Amino acid sequence: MTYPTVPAAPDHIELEHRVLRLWESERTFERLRAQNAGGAPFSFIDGPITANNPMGVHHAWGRSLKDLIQRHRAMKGHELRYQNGFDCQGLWVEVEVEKALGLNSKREIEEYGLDRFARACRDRVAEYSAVQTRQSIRLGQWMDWDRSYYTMTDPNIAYIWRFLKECHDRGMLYRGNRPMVWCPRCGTSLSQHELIDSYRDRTHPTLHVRFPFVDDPEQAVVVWTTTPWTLPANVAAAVDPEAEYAAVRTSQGIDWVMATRVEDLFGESADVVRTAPGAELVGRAYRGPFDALEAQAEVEHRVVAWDMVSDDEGTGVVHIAPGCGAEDFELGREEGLAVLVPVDEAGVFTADYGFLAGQATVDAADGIREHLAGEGVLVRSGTIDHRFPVCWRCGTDLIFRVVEEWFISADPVRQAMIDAAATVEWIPEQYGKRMEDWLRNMGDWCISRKRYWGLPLPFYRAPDGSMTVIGSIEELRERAVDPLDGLEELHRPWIDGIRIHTDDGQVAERVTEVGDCWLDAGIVPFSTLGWDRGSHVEGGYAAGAGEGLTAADLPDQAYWEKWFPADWISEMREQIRLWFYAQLFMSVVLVGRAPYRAVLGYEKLHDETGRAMHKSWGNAIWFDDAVEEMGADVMRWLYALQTPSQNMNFGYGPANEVRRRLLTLWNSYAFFVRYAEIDGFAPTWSDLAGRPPSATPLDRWVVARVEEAVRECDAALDGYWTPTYARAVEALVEDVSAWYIRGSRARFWRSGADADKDAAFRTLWWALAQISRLIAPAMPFLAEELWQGIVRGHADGAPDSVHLAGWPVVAEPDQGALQSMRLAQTAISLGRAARAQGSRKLRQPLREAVVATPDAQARAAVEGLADEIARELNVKAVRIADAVDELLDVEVVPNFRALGPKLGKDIPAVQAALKAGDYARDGDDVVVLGHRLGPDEVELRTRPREGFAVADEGGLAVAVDTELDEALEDEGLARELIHFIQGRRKDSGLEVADRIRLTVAGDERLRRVVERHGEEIAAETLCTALDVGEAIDGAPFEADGCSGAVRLEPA
RNA sequence: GGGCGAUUAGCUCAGUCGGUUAGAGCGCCUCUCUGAUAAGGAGGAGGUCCCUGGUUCGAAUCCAGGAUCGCCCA
Repeated sequence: MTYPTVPAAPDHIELEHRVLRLWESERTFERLRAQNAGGAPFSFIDGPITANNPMGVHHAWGRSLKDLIQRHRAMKGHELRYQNGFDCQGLWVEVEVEKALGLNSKREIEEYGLDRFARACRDRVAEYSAVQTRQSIRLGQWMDWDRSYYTMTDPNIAYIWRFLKECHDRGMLYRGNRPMVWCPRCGTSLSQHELIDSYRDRTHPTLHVRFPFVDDPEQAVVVWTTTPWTLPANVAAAVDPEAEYAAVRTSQGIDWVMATRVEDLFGESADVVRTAPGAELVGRAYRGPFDALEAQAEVEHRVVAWDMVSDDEGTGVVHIAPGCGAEDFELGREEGLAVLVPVDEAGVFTADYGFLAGQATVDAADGIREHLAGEGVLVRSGTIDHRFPVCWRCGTDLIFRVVEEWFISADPVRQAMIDAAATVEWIPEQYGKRMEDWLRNMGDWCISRKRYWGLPLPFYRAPDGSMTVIGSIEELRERAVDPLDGLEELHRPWIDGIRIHTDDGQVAERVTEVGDCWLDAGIVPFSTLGWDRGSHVEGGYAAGAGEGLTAADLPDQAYWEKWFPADWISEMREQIRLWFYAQLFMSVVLVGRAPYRAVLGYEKLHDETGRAMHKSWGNAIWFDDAVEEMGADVMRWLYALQTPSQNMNFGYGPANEVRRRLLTLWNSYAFFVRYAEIDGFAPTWSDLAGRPPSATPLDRWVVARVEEAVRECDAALDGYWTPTYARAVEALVEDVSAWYIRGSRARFWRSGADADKDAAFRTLWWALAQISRLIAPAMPFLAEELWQGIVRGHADGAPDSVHLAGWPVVAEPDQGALQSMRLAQTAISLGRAARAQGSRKLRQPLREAVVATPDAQARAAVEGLADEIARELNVKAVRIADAVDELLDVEVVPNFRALGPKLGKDIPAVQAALKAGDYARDGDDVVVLGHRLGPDEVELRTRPREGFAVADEGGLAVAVDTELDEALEDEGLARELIHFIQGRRKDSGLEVADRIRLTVAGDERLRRVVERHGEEIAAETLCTALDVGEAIDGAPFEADGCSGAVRLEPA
């Protein structure tokens, strides 16, 4: 079988599409699963991706890591589940559907019809889950795409019901009146989760307002607010009782503010008429700015004490509206203040707010300012630029509103969750601390949303106020008062029509709220694995809204026991407070332990300059563009190289760098294929199970080097740390290319066949095949291309795909070979430096290089690789010498690592004595200041003497003899001529193996060189007839002061 | 205010258990090699390892305090 034609550089895009077709047609993934069935389970649980939009390159990061680890484990023979998940419910889906339908409020949704709206949401999930599936396949991710789970299905919902009932039974579920962060556009509260990254730069109106005292209206406290719309709900003004306040005379009267704020507010020349501690102001009644409103009718305003008043900004007197702010609400509870909630769900003032009724909070500022000015209490108005939270989905400024929501108490499970989290391996480690910090501080979980497309909370309230929580579909069926015929799925509006009867015979209706979508995702380790189910139902997951979308089974308890907890999960860091948290919460409640053993988190994806990606900034990169431009392998290699705990700078620039680095591997592959084809080399499959035959020290070295790298890679991936793996691969590829191939080229060129050539081929093939397996988890396409190119069909018995070939199993690497080569590499690089110092081009052969080291072991090691060193340095001979030589001075340096524990405080003195030469050598030992130091305890360093072309590093020094004689010069000229002819061959389009005829003309010296070195010239240039002629019309040749001409013809 | 990180070459980043001469890639300069060639190699310029103090024979690394940046909480 012939080898493929390998282009100069890979076309990643074309290659990847070709490999995708190959996998598809050969059902490679299905075969892998069959091959691993029954293997030790490796349980990965996929965090559901919101099936709402096409996936982005930040999703591709996580998916690449998931795929990388799963492929590695699969290569090691583990059985995996490969279940992908889609997050299907919640505000994010609703908002996109609203946009698509042109709806812009809850009222419009209700007018549109909840049934049609639910269908539209379901359709959007169907559409984008399909898009994301297609994209993920393109990325090379192997999952069981037909059996993805969908969080909107009835089974998922029913499992959450079960969880909620459990919480209710334990008394953890309650309905609370709480100030919530509220989005007036979406008409819903936001949980703490949803405030992540929600602060934006905003400009808002500010007002300074007087609150005149009832008993002395000339005097007033002055407050400052950045939310004018909350002033109509004002009930109190807070001061710090400990702080000093000052009364300042102004044109409007006498204004009380905190003393430290006077200068900022009234200038240096402020007329302070009096000062007093805040405590003196506490209790004074004042006239509110909106007393005339119906809503304010019953309110008595007064100054209250509060220790949270700051003097950073404002006036040191704080406007308090308990219905409009979290801290205000808390203070209001302590002080027994009235709670006024001035706006409705849509952020519009209610009827009892007079002229403001019907206005939205954002539009009310002007009217409020005018009203205050008219009342004579406006001190000044302005604007402020500050960070302000906005709705993370629609960008609307958020407000605080006191609303009723459903909560699960955190305290009953807090400690159990902390304990469970401590059993988990968090990667990077500090994410565990973050989780613990979050758990210690978490508030109760607000689980309700006043929306439509989401988990229907199974809470049924009877006329007497008692509550029944439904825990399963069966229970709903048993208790239903209304016929279930119309209940096509567990969603609004259909579920809203079903009333139930309670244990005591009342008829109860469902509350209208839906659930937090993190309930949907958090239940997954139970709902998808069949926890506490008696039987396995094929395709059972496809119920409700998921019908037609998935073929996932509904497994049973035995299955759950096999796969729970997950061995590993991975998502971006913010999921600590979201999915990692929700899962942990639900798992601790249901089974009392953590649902995962190891968690890999990763940071954020930015553009290549380090800025966050934003559609509106024009720096966002679309996955579909990126994958078809840089290629999936390049993208995946970027992700693999990235340190997860650092933000990633992603873009085409870094991608090009990586693509260029990957060329080294490609070139190595191309090199092998070129010569394997010429020689008809047939590899031996069984070589991969052990070691190939070796003929040279270099062969033994590269084998050891591959074995070493396989172990490094394996350990890194076992620990889920991909950058160590990726760097180890790059270093290996570099070594194979720069040292093994470059050093072995001549063995491949040579015509004929012998044991040495066979060893070279088999060794290089072995190395490349192992590398193909090593990169397979990260770059599945490139790995497959290599495998198809040089393994499959060439080695009898080889698997059809690299992904069916398993992870390399290698012997303990030969440390001696590795160590020797490291020394030789140092010697070679020193020799080159020495040549450069002596101004001798590498093409000019030189007589001798001297490698000197006082270390006997090192001398032996270098001796074994003397041929390699001679070849690399283009010298006739390598002489190994000890350092007691005219080349070098020797210095003895302590080996601190070894001597530190032994000598302790004596080290500086010993160091100084050694440096001063104040020591004696006794065999391999060094005696200094009464200490006898063995060879492992000191290092002998060398320094070149003046006047030699010498370079040194560590304990090695290399000198080259730069003297030339006629023979060496002629040989150099022959090399020049060969180089020139090779260039002509290439220019005239000859194939590597084509034979030629040569005629060379030139001066006397050139003719002499051709005669003396004709054989070598002919061999190197594949010349069948070399003639020396006179004055021919060939290509002019000039080198080293000689001139001539060369004519070249195909033979 | 509390918590978690980060700070290393012009840029992007590695740096294991504390070991005395801190590395890579990219970029720049000089040179070089070449039938793997849109590559490769050698050399150079470029570093107060954020600062201060401490522990230690020895600190980029450990400890304390501070600065700046990022994230999380209040």
